[in-house]
Amino acid sequence: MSVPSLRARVRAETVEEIRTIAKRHLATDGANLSLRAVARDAGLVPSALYRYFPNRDALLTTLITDAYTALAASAKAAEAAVPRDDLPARLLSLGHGVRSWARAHPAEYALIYGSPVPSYTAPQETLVPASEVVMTLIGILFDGAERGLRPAAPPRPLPPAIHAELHRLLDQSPRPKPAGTEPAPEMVIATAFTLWIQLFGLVSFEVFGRLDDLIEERQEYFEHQMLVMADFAGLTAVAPSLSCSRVSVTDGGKGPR
Amino acid sequence: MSVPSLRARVRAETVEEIRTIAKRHLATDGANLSLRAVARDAGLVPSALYRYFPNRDALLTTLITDAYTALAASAKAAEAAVPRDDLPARLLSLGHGVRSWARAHPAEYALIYGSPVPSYTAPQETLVPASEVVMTLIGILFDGAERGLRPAAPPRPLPPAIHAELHRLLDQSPRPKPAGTEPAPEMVIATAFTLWIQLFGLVSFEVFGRLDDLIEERQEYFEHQMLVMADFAGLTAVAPSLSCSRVSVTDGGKGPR
DNA sequence: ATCTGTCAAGAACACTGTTCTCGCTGCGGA
DNA sequence: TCCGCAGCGAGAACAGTGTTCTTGACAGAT
Repeated sequence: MSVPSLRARVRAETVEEIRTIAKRHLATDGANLSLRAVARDAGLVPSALYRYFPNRDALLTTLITDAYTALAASAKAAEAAVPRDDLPARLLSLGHGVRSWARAHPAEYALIYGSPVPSYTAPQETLVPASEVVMTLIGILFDGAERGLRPAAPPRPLPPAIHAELHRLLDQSPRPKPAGTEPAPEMVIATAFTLWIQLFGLVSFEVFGRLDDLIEERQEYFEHQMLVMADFAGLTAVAPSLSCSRVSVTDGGKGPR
Repeated sequence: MSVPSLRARVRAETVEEIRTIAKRHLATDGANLSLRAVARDAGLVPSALYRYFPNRDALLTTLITDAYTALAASAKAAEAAVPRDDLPARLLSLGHGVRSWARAHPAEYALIYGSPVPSYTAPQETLVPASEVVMTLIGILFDGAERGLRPAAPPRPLPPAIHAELHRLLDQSPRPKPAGTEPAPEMVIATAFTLWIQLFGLVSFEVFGRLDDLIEERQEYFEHQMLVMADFAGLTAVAPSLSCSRVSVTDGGKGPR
């Protein structure tokens, strides 16, 4: 039982080969994955695939979990390759990790961040890799809060219901440290969510073609947008002299114009 | 020629009926639209559909353009139903228009803001309705700029390449007024893009199930998030006494802790 | 050596998008 | 008014799809 019985080993190899072939088909042919086509490439007859996957959705599901873990790995590796005290660089690198993987594997990205597949079956084991990017984001923001960084604008207080929900999230996952109470941890998580939405919203816009004929300098725009969000989250150190340099023009009437 | 020749009229009626049936199927069965199924519901044989649409993609394309115009109509109607000098309310209402339509028509929303369909044919006439929401956003921000509203945080300057691209966009579409030069119009557009990404990123997250088990009070969270973005864009009037109330803690060392 | 469970193959079913051919029928021009 | 043509629906057919069932063949364990 300790040695996995040659038959089990060749079976595992076959499963792995089927998955790589399926990924190749996904990369070339787009979202419509044909069981018969991967069976052909695997040198099998279509019905033989059913020895390894109960149906097409099951094969797709393994591809989805693979995609989640690969995307999370790319993102986390990029974030870890940067000095930990350079918070904007960590955010930027995390974003680059997400974006470069998405651009390199658009079909797999569409599988996990596009329209959900009909008759979807979201297995429980996708939850952890799916949340790793936002967890890393939260970690960056907590590190910032720990060293006293604050958002430039006074943060809008959370509605009670949202506050309670984020608090519940904070409780049930022991991962992020409760940190000092200076910026409420719920507020940090809320800011992380904003960055999370912006990051995947922008990457999805680019990969799904919503930026066509609008913005061609994708790389430069992405970096700028990430830095804008770093500013928003208070990760960038601003000179104190700048922080009050603007004029407030909402003093009860029209502007100076 | 002025009277459209009974045959042409019944033909137009048939086309319309096919489209409504297709939309119903889209609403119930999800993304996989079966030509044969809509033919059955239309009381037709499958091949007869080809008198009206050259292929399945063409039918999908008309549904896509319909979805774009319907979404834009919902968004613009909601935005227009609010006093024009209440800028945060206009943003919030625009967002509600987008969100409520997306929740009411998730399959059609996925068609236009989800993963692009394979063998996509993005016809030219979708460009205008597709850009109407962001145009409305730009309009709101220009109105704010006109009455002197400024973002709370000092805006990050645009990279030259992005500045040039946004300037080109500004030139080729005579829609938004050039406005005063106080906040550079390119900067207003960049902020509008940020709000645009956040809006559709959040709605996509909700419709595509990315918020499941994370945030249940969707409505309240959406409104909060829209107001956060209104703050970000400087649409909300803050009391001058608050604008400098925070302390800058990036004075070369650790925070006060 | 025999039994048992796994594997691949093949046929079959229901379904899909698409094309072709065939009559029918309403319309426009002579 | 009549004719001919164009548009229309029906039906059959083709290639392709996911899925199920049955039939042999072979490896592993008893």
